[in-house]
Amino acid sequence: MSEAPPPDQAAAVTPPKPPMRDSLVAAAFQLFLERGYEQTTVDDIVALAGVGRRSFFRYFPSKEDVVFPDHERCLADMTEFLGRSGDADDPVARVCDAARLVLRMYAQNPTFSVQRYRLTRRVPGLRTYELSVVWRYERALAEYLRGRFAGQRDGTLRADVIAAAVVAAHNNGLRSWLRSDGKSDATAEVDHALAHVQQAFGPSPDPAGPAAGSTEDDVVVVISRRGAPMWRVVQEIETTLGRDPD
Amino acid sequence: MSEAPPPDQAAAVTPPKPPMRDSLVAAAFQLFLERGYEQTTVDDIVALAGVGRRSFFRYFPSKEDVVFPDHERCLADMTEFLGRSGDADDPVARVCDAARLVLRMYAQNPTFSVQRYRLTRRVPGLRTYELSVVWRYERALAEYLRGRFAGQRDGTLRADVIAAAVVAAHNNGLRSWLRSDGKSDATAEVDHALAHVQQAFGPSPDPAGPAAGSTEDDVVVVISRRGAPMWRVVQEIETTLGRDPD
DNA sequence: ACCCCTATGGCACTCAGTTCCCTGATCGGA
DNA sequence: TCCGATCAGGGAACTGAGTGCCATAGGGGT
Repeated sequence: MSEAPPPDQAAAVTPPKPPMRDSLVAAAFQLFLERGYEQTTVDDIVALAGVGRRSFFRYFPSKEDVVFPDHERCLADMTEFLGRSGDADDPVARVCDAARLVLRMYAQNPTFSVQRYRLTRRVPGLRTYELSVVWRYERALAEYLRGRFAGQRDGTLRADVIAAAVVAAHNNGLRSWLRSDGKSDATAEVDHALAHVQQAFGPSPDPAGPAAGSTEDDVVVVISRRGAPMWRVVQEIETTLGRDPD
Repeated sequence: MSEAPPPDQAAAVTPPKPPMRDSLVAAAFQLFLERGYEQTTVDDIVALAGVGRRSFFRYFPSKEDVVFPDHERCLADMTEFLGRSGDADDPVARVCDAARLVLRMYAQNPTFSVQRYRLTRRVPGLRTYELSVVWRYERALAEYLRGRFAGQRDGTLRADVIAAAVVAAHNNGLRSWLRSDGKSDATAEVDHALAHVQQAFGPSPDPAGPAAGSTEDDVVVVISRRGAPMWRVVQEIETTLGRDPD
């Protein structure tokens, strides 16, 4: 997909002729901000950037992609990050750290992120597109967790739920920061939100003793059909409590 | 966007089913299944249905909408369901029940749901569109929970996370059922999944009302601190089973 | 008979995205 | 030095989704 582009951008000094990709993003945002996303056609963008129309679609598969120029790279980073994690790590903590990678990307360009946030909030099409981007992050986290929980009872369910919760918490903190125009402490916001999730889904299968992670919120839930006989209910509870309940 | 023109379903009280809408859905799915979604143009659909092209977009704002003809109604049902819930209900149980509304819609047309599932899995555009639909459900749940958690510490965060977890669990169970071609027990799958979520996020303020909202499904949820002795757990269960006639 | 209202059909248009092909620059090897 | 191969980029033409505008048909109601 968008693998090819030159791996520069580390050079913060403005070159006289920035690569085409960057100039397209710059031109697009200039027009989006001054006349709106839907009121800007791709022809307008390429005209301002001084390049051919065909080149736009060489760098961005769709008009929406120009609004999220760095997510592809970030997703690759996250996948790589999760890929090189060992079995010793706490899986939940690991996916929380993976989520922080996304936050870091946003925090690297606060003004750009805030502008984009305002844009995506106003344009339904961009909101939908952002959802598909977020979904890919969530799937990456869920797939990782599914691997870590493989063989466990309800492993995939647990993986999906935790991934969704982590993403929701991250987005909650992130949006809170974006709404403050980048003035609040993004890291603190997201850390706080992720801590909430880790509290709900304690350090999953590991620590010895029931009071290892969150000492006070430790609850066990047992479910049974109401018609079941009492002995069946008790049996269910015993097996639940017996097998390393989490 | 999709507000103004079609007054057909805007009337919340049983509109006389427009036959054209149904025939468009039928024609569309016939073509989608026999030659694929992207290989079918809107002109193909209206030609098969024997109606004018313009009429298609009168009933469906986009080509994707014809694949999810009943979600708009279901979302309205969910909003209405959440709107008429009292302050006595456990909020988490309530949103779980709201999620079950969606499941019920899927379960009403198993073959249609399975066909659509296969379609959305194969076509990225439809997957994205489905994400936006699911997102609206999630927002409805989150808004409800935000209202219920108003004033609480981290209320909105908790609301967002629980809504995301409930949706993820619901989708996990739903997809499991869909993958079985509608042969497994959809209700049991989703109940199981939602129970997991309720386990993680116990009845927030008061554990006194077990299984408050679940009207039809014979399940009982019992909560106890993990450190409690066995006799205490059993006692809790007995009292729980003893009361709550429902 | 008239009018009004709604549903529908029929263009014609914009714009996103694709296909095909052309041009020019760069580079490696003989 | 030349040749050819590759490739980034430009450009025209095409497809198809979605929209605006207007004409028409049918059905009440008066």
